Amino acid sequence: MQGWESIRAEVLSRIQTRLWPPGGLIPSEEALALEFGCARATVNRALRELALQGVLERKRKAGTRVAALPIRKATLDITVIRHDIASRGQSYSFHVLSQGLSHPPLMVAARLGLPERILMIHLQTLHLADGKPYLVEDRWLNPAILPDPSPDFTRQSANEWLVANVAYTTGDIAFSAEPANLAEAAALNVPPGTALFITERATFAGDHPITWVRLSHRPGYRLQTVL
Amino acid sequence: MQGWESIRAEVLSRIQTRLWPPGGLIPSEEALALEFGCARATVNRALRELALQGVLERKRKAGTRVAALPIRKATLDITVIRHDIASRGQSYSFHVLSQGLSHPPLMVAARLGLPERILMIHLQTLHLADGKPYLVEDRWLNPAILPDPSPDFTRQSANEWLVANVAYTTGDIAFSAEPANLAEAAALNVPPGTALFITERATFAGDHPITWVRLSHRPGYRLQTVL
DNA sequence: GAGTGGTCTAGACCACCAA
DNA sequence: TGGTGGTCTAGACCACTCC
Repeated sequence: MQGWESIRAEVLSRIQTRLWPPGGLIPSEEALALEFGCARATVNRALRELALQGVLERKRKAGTRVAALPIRKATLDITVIRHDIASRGQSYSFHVLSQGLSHPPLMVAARLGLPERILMIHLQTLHLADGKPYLVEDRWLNPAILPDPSPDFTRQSANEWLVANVAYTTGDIAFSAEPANLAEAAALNVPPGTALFITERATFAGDHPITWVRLSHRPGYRLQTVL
Repeated sequence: MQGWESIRAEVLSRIQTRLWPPGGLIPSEEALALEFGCARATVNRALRELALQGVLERKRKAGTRVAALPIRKATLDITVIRHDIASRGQSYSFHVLSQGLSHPPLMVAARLGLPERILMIHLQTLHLADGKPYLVEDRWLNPAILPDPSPDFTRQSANEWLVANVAYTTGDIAFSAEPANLAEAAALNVPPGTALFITERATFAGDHPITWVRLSHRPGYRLQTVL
């Protein structure tokens, strides 16, 4: 093995064997470049990667330390719902439950930084995998970002229209567990109060609020990833 | 603004304005380096970053394309429980509910790739924030990795002993929502069936199984991050 | 075969910040 | 104020893969 990956592996190995203990200072990039017989840029690439991963902590002048309490970073892939279902080999379909213009709940307006009294597009959509309920989408859209006339969300889901037509740059996402309310229970065909996995996301293009969405997943849903 | 970050910003801007549409090919690194008046390595750094983020798709010879269906990557920080609580300004404490040697459930053994009939250390711990139940930890430990005599997990939590003494390299993590079982309900002081946010994690050092743990969070827990 | 991204080099300048 | 990481350059070779 060669290249910066071999250096990353060697550094990780020295950390695991406690040759470089947690909290300890490791040699400078220059020293390591000399030891490994490579350019400093190559060492930099390896150490930068490990710092991103949370294994190392780097500061100018202070040097590079092994993280005392490593903060592992897990990465989750946020995909289009259709892809999520299709990649499991199931057929995808969706059904718009309701659609209209109304005032958003206080929480939604607050999350998007919009006045409470604004009128937003409210969409409730059921997504199905192999014809069975997969998740309920409760979405509030900022009408200011839509073209005139507004797209037909019964043909192309709002989810996909947005990724195709609004290249968003920022947002935040939250996961939680909540009991199914009456609407969710009816849509997913489960008893009210059933534990549901909830994804909530607010999306902005720059400072411009785009949409807020809440996804209520069917029971048994798992969000998985590797560390 | 200068440097590779300005190039990343410019590329992002061209994507958002549809100058470079989704699925479209963008100029080669060499061409962009010429246009921006910088070295190819600088362009490479910017494009590589965007590819990691899921905005671009890169292939040798084929060139660089704007991702047609962008797969956004959310990163979650996996911390030590004590830190999680302390960073919210609350005081941390924990209490071992039960401790012993027994045969793991089939699912735990399977996840770790261990035979079902092996004896593992089984620990149930309640973690508290400001003296109130915060989460229940249900952990199975591979005894093979423990020193003799075994550490006293009533003094230092298994969670922290592991990060301090076993530098693990791999693992997987899953999030779900489940109704509280009787033990969880009693520990967290909530009615059975309450929707709980569950984190399950399997940890390995190389191919060597270390531990499997299930964290049942108190109601209202949210896992949040920015995109 | 040829064009692209992936990586490496040797050198350089700079920003930061602990001593 | 000196040492460290952060970044950039100009050039080079290679691996991959589409044509």
